[in-house]
Amino acid sequence: MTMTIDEQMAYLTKGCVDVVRPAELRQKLERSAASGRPLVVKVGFDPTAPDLHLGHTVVIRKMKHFQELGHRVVFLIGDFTGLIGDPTGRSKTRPPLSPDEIRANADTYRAQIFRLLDPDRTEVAFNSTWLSALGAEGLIRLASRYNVAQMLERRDFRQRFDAGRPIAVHEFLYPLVQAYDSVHLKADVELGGTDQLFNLNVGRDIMPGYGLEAQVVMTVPLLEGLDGVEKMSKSLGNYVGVTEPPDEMFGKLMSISDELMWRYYLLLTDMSEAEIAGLRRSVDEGRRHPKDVKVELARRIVADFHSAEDAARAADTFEARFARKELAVDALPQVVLGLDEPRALSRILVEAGLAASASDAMRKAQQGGVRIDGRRVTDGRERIAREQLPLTLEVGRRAVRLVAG
RNA sequence: GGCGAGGUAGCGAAGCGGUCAAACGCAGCAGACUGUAAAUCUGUCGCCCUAGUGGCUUCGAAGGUUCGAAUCCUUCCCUCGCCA
Repeated sequence: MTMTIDEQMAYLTKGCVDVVRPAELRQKLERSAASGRPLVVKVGFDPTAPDLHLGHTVVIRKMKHFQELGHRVVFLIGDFTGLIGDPTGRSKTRPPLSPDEIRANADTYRAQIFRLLDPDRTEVAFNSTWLSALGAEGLIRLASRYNVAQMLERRDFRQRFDAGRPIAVHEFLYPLVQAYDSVHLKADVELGGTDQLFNLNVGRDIMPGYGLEAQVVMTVPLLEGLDGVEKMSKSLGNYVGVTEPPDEMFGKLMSISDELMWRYYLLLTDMSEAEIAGLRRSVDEGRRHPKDVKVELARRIVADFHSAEDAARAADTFEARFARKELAVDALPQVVLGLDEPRALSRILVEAGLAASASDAMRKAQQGGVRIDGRRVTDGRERIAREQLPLTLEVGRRAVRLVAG
């Protein structure tokens, strides 16, 4: 990929919230272009939750952009802190992990990130490799490089300090340890979420003391979930997982609002801001239908995590299913019941995973949400006998199962 | 360590002896509308069934008072403010 430095700058900073500092980034890019030496781009990941969704891919995509321009990325797993957990025990999200768990999580990460990243330009590293070797002495030396006033620049430290609430000493150590990772890796650039700005800047601050050029810090925003309001998260159920099947991804993406679509274009595709602006104008001026533009978005994203063919197929299925209201019987998720005696529909709905409980099933039927072979059934007590199988069972707009004997 | 406030359904928040399976808001689910949009409107929103003025289990935990407790009493656990 050949781009001018200006184009590279625009591409790399697209969607970013902070870039500290653009001039330094430009300088690094120019020097790299001249010398042929790729930049080292570092991003830290939590060793715990390796179930990635589109929200995580914002920063991973940014890593990909650097790779496309020939640079090397370090996918850094913060296993050192993971081995310790949160010693105060206040945070349930930081349980100590065993080396085996960490290894398993790392494998899960690999399986997911290489859907986007180029394995040949990616180094998966573990910070315990060098941090464990640091020792008490090294740690104290490291700690001497920063002072309390600097630490209190971090907002949540400042607030807690002012309010007289406790700040454990090790909490000061974590940003430093993370900064030391940058020293060890000789990072040129570190990427992270906006919440990481302070920690990333600590790395910037201490690097010159080690005779290194300060890293450039770039942050990306938190991605809104499908509801367009809350941040995307698994627990809120407003997410799209990177390993979800094409049809499901496609369907979920089609349900977002038109407004949110532009945000997703910006953060979840490789399109430039100029291209996106052009697309938006064509919708605003009525030259293109927003639905078609949303289909294009969904196809792009599905293609990233699966393939272009999968994406095309998902789009076709979607059109058939919802625009033309057809059911592609052979492609439906299937449920097999051992159905000897006739059984109440409400129970079958639960067994097929289409209702949370029999009460829920009764309710859904009563409200007209249940269809058997396209026929609306409002009484959940209706019995289904073996002779009626196989049949299609639909609940609501999205959920369908092919029920077999 | 001292003083005070509080723990109610996924979340927020009413209720303070019976009419409470528990107001209301949000989220969720279903329906209408549509572009499977979004917004809006309607309904629903503990569990079980033979579906009924049906049964069962819920209001931090365990006991107790009472014909009857989310509501009163006792003990315990936890959270949050203020002071030292």
